[in-house]
Amino acid sequence: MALVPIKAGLWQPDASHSFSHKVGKAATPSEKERDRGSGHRQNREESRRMAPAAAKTTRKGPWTEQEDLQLVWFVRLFGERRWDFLAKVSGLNRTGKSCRLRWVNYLHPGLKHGRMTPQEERLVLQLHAKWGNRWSRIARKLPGRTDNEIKNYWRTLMRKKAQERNGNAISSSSPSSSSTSSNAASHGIGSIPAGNSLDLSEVKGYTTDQIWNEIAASDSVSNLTFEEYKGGSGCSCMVGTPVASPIWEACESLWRIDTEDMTTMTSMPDFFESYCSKQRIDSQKH
DNA sequence: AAGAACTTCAACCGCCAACGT
DNA sequence: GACGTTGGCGGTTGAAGTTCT
Repeated sequence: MALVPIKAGLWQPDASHSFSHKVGKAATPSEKERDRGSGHRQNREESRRMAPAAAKTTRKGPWTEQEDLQLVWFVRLFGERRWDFLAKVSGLNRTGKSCRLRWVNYLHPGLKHGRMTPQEERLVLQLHAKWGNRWSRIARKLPGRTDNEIKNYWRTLMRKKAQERNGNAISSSSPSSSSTSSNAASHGIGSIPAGNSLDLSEVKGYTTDQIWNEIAASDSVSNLTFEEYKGGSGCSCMVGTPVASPIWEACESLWRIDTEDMTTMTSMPDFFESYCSKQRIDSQKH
């Protein structure tokens, strides 16, 4: 579900129909893809492996609603495996890797979308102190959270801490050295060694067991059905209350269809096209 | 109001282990 | 055992949103 930032770090469900991207952007997916996907970063690994003709048609960059729908559909059909195969048969001009990533980090029905709860934040701190940058391992202990999300959270946290330290140092020394380049500030601390430099004082007072108990209260999410999850019943801790979104409804309807029914449905392209047309019309009405 | 600075996070890259042939 | 394929993982990037000046 797309979430709208209502203030820094706070998100609410998107009232528009944008699904896969940050909201309110003027650029269409194709424009963004042009700007980003096909530009600077070449997929060297792929280029190395793939025939030039095949490499040309591989899409990169942000996913469109239709691609998301297609992916959900085909994952429902074939399961969460054989990503390369799935990428091929789905007709998505994406790599299997890209499909998997999109599914795991965004489309999976068990995912929470929203800020980390204080309990989750504390658990991340504890587990990172224990395991270091083993993000996937940490993520397994936080139902509904992805390694990517935790990694991003951690980097943000580290950046804040670094800035606080710099701020303190600067305020006691030279105010003129306060400006850092955006990229340096944003990306320069990505490789902080595991367990180093983190002040764990804020975790003090909580044992792992206590944290686990707190988490357990909101832990049932991983056992929820898509219906329950989307309805928000298992995710009371979310900052943004889940609200029905057209595309989630479409995905959900896909989720409900029996495999047998799916195999009898013949015209997926028509389905996607009609869905997208409807969304275009609806969005024009608003 | 406008532009600069900063923040967030989706998506990509490169590496590597597991697995099949 | 060598090789190719697949998918998982951690690190990195940069577009777009937000806040500040």
